[in-house]
Formats: sequence, C-alpha cells, structure tokens
Amino acid sequence: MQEFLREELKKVLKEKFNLEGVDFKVEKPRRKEFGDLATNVAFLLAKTLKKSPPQVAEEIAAELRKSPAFESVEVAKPAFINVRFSKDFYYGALRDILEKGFDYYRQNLGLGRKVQVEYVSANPTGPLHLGHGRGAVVGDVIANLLEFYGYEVVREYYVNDAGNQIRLLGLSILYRYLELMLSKVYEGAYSSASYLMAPPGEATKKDQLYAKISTLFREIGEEFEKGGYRGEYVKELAEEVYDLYREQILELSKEEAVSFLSEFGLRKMLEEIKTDLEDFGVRFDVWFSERSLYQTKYVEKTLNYLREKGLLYEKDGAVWFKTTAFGDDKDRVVIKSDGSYTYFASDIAYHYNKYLRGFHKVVNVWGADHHGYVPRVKAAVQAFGVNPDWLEVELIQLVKLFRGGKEVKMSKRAGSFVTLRELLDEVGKDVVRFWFITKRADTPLEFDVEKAKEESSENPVFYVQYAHARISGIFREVKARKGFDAEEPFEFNPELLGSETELELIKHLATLKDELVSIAKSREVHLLPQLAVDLVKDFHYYYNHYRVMVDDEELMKARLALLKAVRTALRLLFHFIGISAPERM
RNA sequence: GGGCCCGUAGCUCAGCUGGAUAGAGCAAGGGAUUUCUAAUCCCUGGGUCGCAGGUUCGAAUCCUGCCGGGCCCA
Repeated sequence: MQEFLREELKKVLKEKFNLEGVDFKVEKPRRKEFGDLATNVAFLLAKTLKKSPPQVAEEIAAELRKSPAFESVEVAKPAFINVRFSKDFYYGALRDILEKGFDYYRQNLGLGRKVQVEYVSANPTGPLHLGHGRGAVVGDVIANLLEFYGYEVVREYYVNDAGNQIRLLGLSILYRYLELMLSKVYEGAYSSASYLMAPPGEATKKDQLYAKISTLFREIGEEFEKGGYRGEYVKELAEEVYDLYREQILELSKEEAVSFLSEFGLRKMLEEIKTDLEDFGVRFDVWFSERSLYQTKYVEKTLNYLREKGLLYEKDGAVWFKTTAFGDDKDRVVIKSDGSYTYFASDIAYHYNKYLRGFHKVVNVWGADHHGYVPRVKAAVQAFGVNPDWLEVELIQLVKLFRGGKEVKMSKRAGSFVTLRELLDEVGKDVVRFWFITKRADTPLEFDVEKAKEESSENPVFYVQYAHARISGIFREVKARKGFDAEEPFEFNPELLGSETELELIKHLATLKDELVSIAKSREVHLLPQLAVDLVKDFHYYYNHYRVMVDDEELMKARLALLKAVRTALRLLFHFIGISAPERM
C-alpha cells in the first residue's frame, strides 16, 4: 500500500507541479490518529515551489482526495499529509491474500537474476561456534528473502581446505593420537604374549611402538604447542583414527601421517559441519573448495589476468597486487617470498570465479573480524572491471553467551567454546534462529541460554508460534463441530468485518507487504522477529475479544477468512526466519 | 598510533537516508476466562536517547570533540 500511495503521489507531483524524482518518504505513522500512512513530501517541495509547507500539503491533499482508495486525506500540524485508506481498499487486500496466499506478498524484485549468497564458510578445522551460527541464520534468511522476491539464489559455502590450517588440524590429530597410543601401550594393549615373544636380541613390539611414538612426538611437539588445535573434538577424532587404524599410522613418516590425518580430519569436520547446519535448517547448493582453485590452476590464471592488466609487481621477493589503484590503503601480497600463495590470492580467484559465473550480485556474509578485508576484495573486484557494489558484504559480530546473567568466556585457541551443536541441543533450532536475528547483525549479540530456555512460556518465539497453533486449533474445531473446512477455499463477505479491531488487523496484513519488501531490499533481517511479534499481538487481542465460531455462519466465515489470512502472513514470516509453524502446542 | 562498530527504560534490543507525545519484549505491580488452546488479553509504573558543542523551522538520528565498550590493522 505504500507503493500504491507512492505512485499516487508521483502522479500528483508530475501532473500538478511537473516534478519527478522527488525522494519523499511514505511511512506508517507512530500514532494511528495520524492515519494509515503519512508522507513528508510537502516539506521537501516547499523550497522548490517557494510556498509554505502547509500550503503545498493542502494542494497535494486536494488531489489525493479524488481517489476512491482513500477514505480521508488530512493535512496535520507542520505539514504532514495523513492518509487513511478506504474500507474497500482493505477488503480487497484481504480477498487477495485469501486468493493468492504467499503470492499476495510476492514482488518480482529480482526478475529471475542470479544472486549468490556466500555464508558461514567456516574453516573446517573445528566445530561451528556461535558466531558461525549467527552468520548461518543471517545468510540463510537473506537467501530466503531474495529467493522469495524473484532472484535465482545460489547458497554457497566456501571451504578453506587449502593451506596451513588443515595441515595443523592433521598435526593436532596426530599429536592426540600419539598420546592415545602411548596410553594404550602402557595400559598393556600391546603387551600380550605374542608381542612379548620376540626373538632374543630383537626389540619387543612394545619397544618398537614406544620408540616410534617418541620420535614423532619430538618431531611435531613444538609445532603443536605453537599452533595446534586444543579442542576436545581433536581427541575424539584421534580416537576414531585409533579405532579404525590402530597402530598403522605409526608406520607412516611424519609428513605422510600429517597429510593422511589432515584429509581424515577435513572429511570428518565437513561432515559434522554439514550435519550441524542441516539440523539448523541451513542447506547449501554449492560447497566450493578452495583447493579446487589451485587444482584447476584458477589462482594462476587469475593472477596472470591481473598481471596482463599491469596490476602485479615484484618487491622484496614477493608478488604484490596494486589494490591501492582501487582505493585500498596499501598494496597486498599475493605470492609470498617463499613462493606460496596468500589467502588473498585464492580469494581473488574465488571472486573472479563468482564473476565469471555471471551473478548479478554477490552477497558475502562474513565475520566482523574480516572487516579489514573488505576493501581489498572490493579492489580485486574492480580490477575485473566490476562495480564494487556488485559485491555486498554483511558483517556479523560475535555472539556472547550468557548463562543466568554471567558471561561464558570462550576462547577457540584454548579450546573452550560452546559449539552451535551444543546450543542447538540445549535450546532448539527455532529459538536459536529467532534470537540470532533479533539484533542488527553488525553489533555483538548477547545470548542468555537460561533466558532462551527458562522463559519458554514468555519467549517471543513461542509467543508467535502459539498464534499459529491457535488458528490451526480453531480450524480443527470448526471442522469438527460445524463441519466446515476452512482449509479449503471458500466464499466470504469481508464487509462483515466492520469493527475497528478487524479493520486494524486487515490493515496490519496489508502493511506487512511493504515492510517485508523493505527488509528484503535493505537486508535488515533483524526486523523480522519484531514484525512477527507485532502481528501476533494484534491477532491475540482479536482472539480475546471476538469469537470466531459463532452461529451466524456468514460472520463465522468472514472471521475464518481473516484468521486464514493472518496464518498465511505468519507462515510467510516463519518461512523467512526459518522456524516451524506448529499446528498445535 | 590508524580504521570500523557500538553507547536509547532495571535487562535484551528496535528506531538513526532529520519530522508529530522516543518504541517492543522481558523483568516489576494490578486485573480479566462457566465460551474457538491462559504458552493469551487488558491496565500501571519506568527514559539527562553516554557527555559537550555545532548545523536548522526541527536532532536519538547529521557534523566535530571528549568519555566508555568491542573488533581489526600496524
């Protein structure tokens, strides 16, 4: 309806003042006495038209009044124009919702263009933590919105499976495996008779194992101390290795063992990450391997491309990319002096790949700790001759975990952090998803587990879901007692919904359309939960003041239609947020 | 030292492309159901919008400085 008024206003401006492209605002006023929608357009035009704001407002209002869609058009205090839509306008909206369902809310903003949303992309060197979870929800919700509004969305996870991190994972598993072997040796797992019956003069099997373990420990100990992964999950992986391979790993050389275990760990972690995300309602279309960029020589090709454009140069034995040519504060290394590529090199290649895949737009959901990274990737994008706005980066701040008002300190290096999995198991998918998008993504979120759990009855998540269950409950009752199936399409007379409460509710449903579009455009997903709460509040009020199952069948049908429309809107909101719509609670 | 983000009710947060009496949830207090789910509804209290200047018809919103918190880089 905002769009409707906006168009009407544009028409007036064009026809009456011959003005176009005025950036006026149409919004829902805070107080309902001010009407359904208000605009500040008169303030903006006063200067150009050399008239007083109230005067301009009055002239515009006079034009608007000619349309039957408006019940009233008033000019208020300074020079706001307050518009009230007619009942027929709203009844029409209600009919539309019943008839079209989700499609009432749909708008083809995307025109079928391809958009990529890349999110999570956590290193597969450990379980997902809460920050990843937050990014997962935000990315997922953005993707849901874009999909709904006519984009062809590719959901993608960039897997950092190249480079030292993975090696360190393998090395850490090896270290824990050695610890485990050592304890097995001492526990006597390897001191059975056959091991002890070595020919005279030869070391026992036990001695041999011990010697190998000590050697390997010496070789990797320092590296592990410096950068190894300390989490419990590494020990678990080591146990799996032991169960599968027993002492066989010891027959490998150090490097063989590390690379074998790196692969093992990578595969396991990816599986785990995938499962966790699926249980979180997050699925990807593409798992893009960083390593593949090297295997297909994509990194090389991309750098050659930049070199041809004269954007690479050598200095201090390293190869640099002239990102300053595109607004970065300094140039960046792409090949280090030891000949190895930097992460930036593969990132450039990855984005070149995205570009060549023909995306109309690319949305990257990154942890806020990467914010310093944005200018250089945007620089790279520009080097391909692409507008930097093509790449949109949404930064996700940390999640601070609280338990009963006390912060739970988390440190990844020390291995003490609460995983997404643990939180999911403790409070449930719907609650976590809902809470993770209640705050602007770019500011830290404080999440209190006790609150999310204990207040379950006062929890906004259940509050909104309860409304859905209530409506479904009414439908069940109506069917059981009156034999009327509201799930099927039915005729109704909207004019029977004449009370202010009912009209307000219909208005609410119509207004939601504008609000959702605005959220989709601005990626302000944190507003969705509030939108759900606001709508549900109106519904519960209605429920408490009006009875749906009444003897007057026409009235009943009209009210059922209203509830059905509310349920449609709720389902759409839940769909965006990614929470379930329970039939009963 | 440089850059980015944040500071709004007791708590968690909206509002920030300037606009009408600054909102929501939770927490606190009081009330409502012989009726379709009380996981509900209604009412009440609660604010120097971090501080100080500036811009203007008008500032929580824009600009500058300071204070406090977080993150990144060197």
